Amino acid sequence: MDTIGAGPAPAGAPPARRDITPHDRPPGEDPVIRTHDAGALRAEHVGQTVTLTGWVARRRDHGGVAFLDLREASGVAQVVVRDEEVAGGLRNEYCVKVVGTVGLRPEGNANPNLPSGEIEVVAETVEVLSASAPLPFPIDESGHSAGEIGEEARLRHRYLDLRRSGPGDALRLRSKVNKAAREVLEGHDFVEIETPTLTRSTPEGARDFLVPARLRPGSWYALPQSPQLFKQLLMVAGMERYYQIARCYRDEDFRADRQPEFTQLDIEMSFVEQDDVIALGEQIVSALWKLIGYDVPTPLPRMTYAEAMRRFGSDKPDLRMGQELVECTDYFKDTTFRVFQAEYVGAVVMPGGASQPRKQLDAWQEWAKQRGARGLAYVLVQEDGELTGPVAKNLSDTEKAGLAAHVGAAPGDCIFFSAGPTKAMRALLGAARLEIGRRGGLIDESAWSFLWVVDAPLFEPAGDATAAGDVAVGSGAWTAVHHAFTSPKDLDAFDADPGNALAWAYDIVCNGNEIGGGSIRIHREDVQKRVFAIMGLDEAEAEEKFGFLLEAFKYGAPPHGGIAFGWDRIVALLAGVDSIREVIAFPKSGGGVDPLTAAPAPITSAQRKEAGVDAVPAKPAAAAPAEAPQG
RNA sequence: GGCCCCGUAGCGCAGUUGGUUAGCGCGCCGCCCUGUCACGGCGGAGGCCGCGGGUUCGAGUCCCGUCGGGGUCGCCA
Repeated sequence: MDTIGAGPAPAGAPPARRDITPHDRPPGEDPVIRTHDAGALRAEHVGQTVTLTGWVARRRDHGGVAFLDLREASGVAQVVVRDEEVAGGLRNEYCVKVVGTVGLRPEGNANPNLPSGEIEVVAETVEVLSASAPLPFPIDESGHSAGEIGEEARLRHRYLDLRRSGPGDALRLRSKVNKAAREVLEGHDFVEIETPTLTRSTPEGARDFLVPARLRPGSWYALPQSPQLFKQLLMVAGMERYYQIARCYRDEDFRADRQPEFTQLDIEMSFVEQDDVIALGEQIVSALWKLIGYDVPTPLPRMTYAEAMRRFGSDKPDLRMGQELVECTDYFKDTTFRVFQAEYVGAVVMPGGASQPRKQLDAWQEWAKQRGARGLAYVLVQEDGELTGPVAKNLSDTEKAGLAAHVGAAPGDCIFFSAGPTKAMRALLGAARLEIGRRGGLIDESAWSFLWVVDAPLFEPAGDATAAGDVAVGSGAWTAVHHAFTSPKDLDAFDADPGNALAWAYDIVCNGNEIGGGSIRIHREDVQKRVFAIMGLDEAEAEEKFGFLLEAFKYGAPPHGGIAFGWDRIVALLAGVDSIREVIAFPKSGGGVDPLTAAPAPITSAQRKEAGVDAVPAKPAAAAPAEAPQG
């Protein structure tokens, strides 16, 4: 296929979309809505009479001649309207149908910035299919109308926001991401299965969304926090390989990264070990990043949870930057400085940080306090090698002598220290490391860094919030890090030392984001019981909460494991956007409100009565154990 | 729930130490314009400065409260 002239790159022509119109329709008889995609028109179409439909993206009216940028999903084409009256009646975002002839643009008038820029469509008729009211915000992104539009306005008129190429393309990419994942999974004989969204509340994990059951007043459904239990049942059912692009619901407070309803690519497999799940995960991730032209180097590196915490103070380290945490506990083991007489002393270096003004150093203290720390000790390494700052005075000469070398600081750097309980201090330094990276531009934004974090602990002390360190271990003092069905690595001895037991659990991390995680599950009843015992769940409680699953496991449950990918975050990463709201068609804003529909909304008293919201459940006859409020 | 930031025209923003009639760009409306693609020219409309209270001779500006949005910590198996 040859092109005329040395026009725009031939790659600019998108493949023609499949025609939806049945081809057995008598030609020329029926009103054809459109014959061509506007964005696909090229020099090869010159001379053809075409019928286009789309939106008026922009109108340049010169009086006797007017130019319309006609936009639809395939792109933009310029339409020339010579009838002044027709052109004058058009406004931005009118939905129009244009019948006209494709012509080569006059010499010197081609637009190299437009894939269809060599041609234009000279209109014979322009029919307004639907007029548009004045717009609440500019849809056209080019030119001086451009500028960030407030998210509130965008979401309130999301249907207009999505007409813009950026937001619209994010959803189109999401569709491709879905397809790519399905292709990988279908290639391995996975079965796509839908699981219920009206299900039972399991008082574990996040807060449930609840739905009143009209037919059983006083009883409520819960929306699933994930299809976790169902996918394990499907393994018992012998489906062997399950997947679902599953909507999940958690009634938690908002975060930039969080929506009350969100999507996971949920996967579960029978007769597999950790390496099998990881291999599949890598295939999926490779297929996804291929969509944006990046070849993920597999196999991906793996790091143990312990190493990640030690070197990066995070279970999802961002490897696009250095500035690893440096352990200083031993270095200061004989120190007289009381602050550093702690279970853990660690440091992180801020390159060039010694020249920060006092005000900025104070700001770091505030930053640390906001994270629940007492502060963030610092030592400045002056250009002449002298150590200054309030902490330096408290250090002995020997301590000062080797300090810069020990932490890898150069003259001009700032060394931040934290001392105290290991876990909390590492977390603080890990956060400081990322903050240093952000402020100092140390993160290579063009890089993709993937890794698996493996060997996660099976349990963590319950109530392990701020007062980390030494926790009195008693019955019920432990809670599952991943979830209660995660298999211990050491099936024999895990309950001897719960705090150090490792799990067959794995997280995949991309650029400091946990984009997926999973585990090998327990399939043996006795192991499950021992895990529950450590969590302080007695048989009756376990029965109450997960009885149906435990029952299922009595019938030859296969060894199985799986993974769930955070689909919204993955698409956001691929799309290069900061917020997952950008890759959700109709996202909620803060407080769980949908700015478009204004949901949630009050209900009528009739609805209220019918739904049985206020029904008082009958007292259970048997003396049931006090139900956990909810977790 | 704690803390931080932001609410001024449809959109994006400016508005001095509190001081006449609150501005700018885009958009919108009208007129003009035959080769533009950020078209151009002339003219015009459009504001409860989020809301309530307070301080003051005087508040967009200062104080308190409140609502909405964003971020962050807690929380999120």
